[in-house]
Amino acid sequence: MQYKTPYTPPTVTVDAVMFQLIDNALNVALIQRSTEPFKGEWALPGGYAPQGETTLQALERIVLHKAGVSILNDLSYIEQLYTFDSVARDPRGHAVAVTYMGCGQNIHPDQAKAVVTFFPVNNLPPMAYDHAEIVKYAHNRLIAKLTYTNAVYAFLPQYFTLAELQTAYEAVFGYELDKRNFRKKFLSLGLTEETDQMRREGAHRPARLHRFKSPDLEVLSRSFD
Amino acid sequence: MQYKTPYTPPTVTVDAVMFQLIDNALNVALIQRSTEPFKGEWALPGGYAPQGETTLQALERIVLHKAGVSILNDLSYIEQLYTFDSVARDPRGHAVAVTYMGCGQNIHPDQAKAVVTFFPVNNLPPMAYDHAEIVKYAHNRLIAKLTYTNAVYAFLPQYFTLAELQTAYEAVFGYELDKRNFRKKFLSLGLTEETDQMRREGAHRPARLHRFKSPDLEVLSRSFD
DNA sequence: GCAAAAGTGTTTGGGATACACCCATGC
DNA sequence: GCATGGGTGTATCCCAAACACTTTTGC
Repeated sequence: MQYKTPYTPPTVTVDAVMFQLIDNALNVALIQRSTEPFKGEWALPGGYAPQGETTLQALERIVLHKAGVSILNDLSYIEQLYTFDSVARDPRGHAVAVTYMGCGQNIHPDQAKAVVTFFPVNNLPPMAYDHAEIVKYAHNRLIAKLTYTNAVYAFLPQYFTLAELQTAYEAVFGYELDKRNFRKKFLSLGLTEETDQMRREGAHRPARLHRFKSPDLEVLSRSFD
Repeated sequence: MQYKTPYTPPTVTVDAVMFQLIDNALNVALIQRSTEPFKGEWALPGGYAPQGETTLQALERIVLHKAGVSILNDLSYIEQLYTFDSVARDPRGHAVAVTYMGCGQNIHPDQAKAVVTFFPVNNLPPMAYDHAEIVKYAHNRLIAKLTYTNAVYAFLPQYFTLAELQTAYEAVFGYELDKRNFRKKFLSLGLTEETDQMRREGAHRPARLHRFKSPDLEVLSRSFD
């Protein structure tokens, strides 16, 4: 194009915001940095995206290496979040961060590789870089996804109770829903079907298990809440 | 971090999808490429994003230089769209494109700088790179924005008729709306107010002019259509 | 008076909301 | 029998959708 002067691109980095429900609360995976800058602080898992790899490929490789998690296999849903590019966000120099957000229900970081911990989104530690902002942005995006798509499935095992389903929504939205209205509305969407299995646990009536009819992300006919 | 081998970032580029209504149709600005690759083909205005500038700053500079349009001043609304990063999208080598989408109502490209033309989204020419895909993605995002925010304001002058407003929605959505229901619903949102001015043109009843109460982007209390 | 766009109301159906009690089980 | 969470129905209100005629102007 028109730039005769040597063109120097910014560094390109990738970061993953991985959500999972733990004890009925929405949690996000953070890794404790072992090197400067921000040594010892908590950060999103991520790293440098080199030429020749898509950002998602780079992220898969990096997160697998640093945290022992495969974002492609261990997450049930993943999407590109946003590209953060302010010049001062990395003290080492201008770094453009292409970020991704995903959800899973059985993510087990490999603690041998690094200190990786899930923190409740309502009780996050101080974070390196602009990662607190990124997590907040991801949470807002997630709320939106759950309202107009069937993305909740990403938080649930194959068979689940309606109470678990409702709890997933409540954990993401941050407020409680009416049980009768929730069930009526959700069932009317026709995304799930009853199974003939029940879960019995504790001194109370067993709960019927449901499952999603389709494993694919769909836009809802009527948006949720 | 962990990469001892020399790290080579991909090229970072920026591209702008600029929408404007022309003759009641949604149009997008394309520039005819004057150099290889894709010489002579139509493409989104864009270029290289160097270290030390945000992608939006780079885009402002590049689009001003290549098309004579200031995305910051000539667009009423702009947002980051998506980052396209497939390895093969640019034949010269791996280029990660951070794209933006915006809307205006009085965009006048400087034809002295390049051949810049607005094309109706329903009648686009063959396009360079993956730019057809990007325009389609932007159009979908725009439809979503108009359904849950007051972003239509970006297509309209300060004073406008309800017929113009409805036409803007129809041009973006691609289908027609019922006039009575449209007015009832839109007015009930309380975003606009009547003025005491009328527009008279042609052999028919003059139309009352309205204006938006606030120039800011807002999420609607009830989403639109 | 006629062509052309502006403007205006009512009916109906469905979904959202609010709300309280019985059911099945383990101990 | 009691504590615990699972499961269910109804009344009201508001909004979405469907639908056709009158008004104001220029010529």
